[in-house]
Amino acid sequence: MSDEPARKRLGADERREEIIRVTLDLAARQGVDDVTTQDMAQAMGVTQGAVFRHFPSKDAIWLVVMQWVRDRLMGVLGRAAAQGRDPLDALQRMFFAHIDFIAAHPAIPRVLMSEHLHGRSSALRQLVTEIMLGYEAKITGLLNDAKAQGLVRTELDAHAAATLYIGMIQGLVLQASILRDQRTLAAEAARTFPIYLQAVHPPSTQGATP
Amino acid sequence: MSDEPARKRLGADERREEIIRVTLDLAARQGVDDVTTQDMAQAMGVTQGAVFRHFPSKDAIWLVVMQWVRDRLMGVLGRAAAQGRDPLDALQRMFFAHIDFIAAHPAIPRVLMSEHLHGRSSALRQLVTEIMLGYEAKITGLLNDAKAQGLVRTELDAHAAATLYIGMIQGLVLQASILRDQRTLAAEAARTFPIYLQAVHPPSTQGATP
DNA sequence: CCGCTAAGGTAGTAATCAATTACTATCCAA
DNA sequence: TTGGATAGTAATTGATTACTACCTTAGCGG
Repeated sequence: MSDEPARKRLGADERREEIIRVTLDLAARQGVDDVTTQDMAQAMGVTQGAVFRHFPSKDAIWLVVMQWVRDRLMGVLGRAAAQGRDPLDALQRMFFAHIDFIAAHPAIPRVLMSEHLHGRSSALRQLVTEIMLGYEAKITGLLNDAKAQGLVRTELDAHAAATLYIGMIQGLVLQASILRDQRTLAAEAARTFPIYLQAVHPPSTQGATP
Repeated sequence: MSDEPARKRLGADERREEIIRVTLDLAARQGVDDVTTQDMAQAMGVTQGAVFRHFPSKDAIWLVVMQWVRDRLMGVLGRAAAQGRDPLDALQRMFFAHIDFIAAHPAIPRVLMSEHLHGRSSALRQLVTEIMLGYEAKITGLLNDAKAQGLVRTELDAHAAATLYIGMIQGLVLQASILRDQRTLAAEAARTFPIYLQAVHPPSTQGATP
């Protein structure tokens, strides 16, 4: 339950990796803005000043943390999508892979919602904007592919459907975060995604799987 | 453009009202966690210590701010729903009323995402939880009413559809907040809501309005 | 076994913030 | 007119924060 003390003298690369790890870990538990460099150091069993040997500033830490998250998330989503039999199946696999990834890394939604992002225009903000626009483009592309294969309604507004898709994820996460005692992210996601499918399904294919 | 100085000597009730006003105003611009009691005082043209004559703590300020928001929001939503011709129409009116309300009060999503809420279990957290559960119950009720009138699919999971409804709002807000330069909340909402309608519409009524 | 380099420790600094205290100005009612 | 109540001021406090200058030591190559 407490911190693990007395690990010392790591190589610079390993120490940087561990700083990323404990930063995400602490952010998941106590919130992004409440993670101090002192907390990070204590979680690693070193003193606070040691943190600044490996990063020039706290902002720099959050930047590489977010890059780490982006790389992992993109990998997970890419692998999930690749397993899809068709564009719509890929969409579904990406959805649940995303939900699982967030459930495994509870810090991610808190970073997305932190004031670091929404406040001033920082490099962190720029990074998240890119991630989000790229994600949306990918979803829109999948939906258009599905449209070409007759898997979704032809008159579907793919951009709006992609917005709803991403909004669904973010909304589920936010609700699970606030109602964390009354709701489970994975369970709500499993019940909600079929509703989304109904929104895009063509008139003929009404029920997907009974 | 700057602050308005030199207003002084208000009655306690009026001063409390103004503290709520400037707090929401500042939160919309600089973020919830960056609003200091000094900022509030400066925006009102008084000294920082004066704030604490009217509230015992900063947390107490945020609590009454959130109560103020709840009362206004519930009023707006109630009035919007009352104008609906049927449950589904009421749902749509509530949706756009909610979007308009948030657009008029940009501080609200920032409060929902602030660490004040997600961090420790505070009275603020409790309040927001109640608001959210009550809201969801209202949506679920409307959907069930609509189901009884044959306006939505009979086999619809009303709870999941309500979750998607709220998630859609929160997701749209979050996206507009992050991509605030590339997206407009109202415009995205107008494009997205029809997709949601498709998800709940019965098989017969495919297109709502051409 | 020696010596250099890099990781970490020690001990700060300056800034910021919520909250408090002792005091003053202003208003209203008797 | 005066006296009590109240709104606001000025100054300060204690805690916390990111960040830094200087020193110590671990540990590897030769």
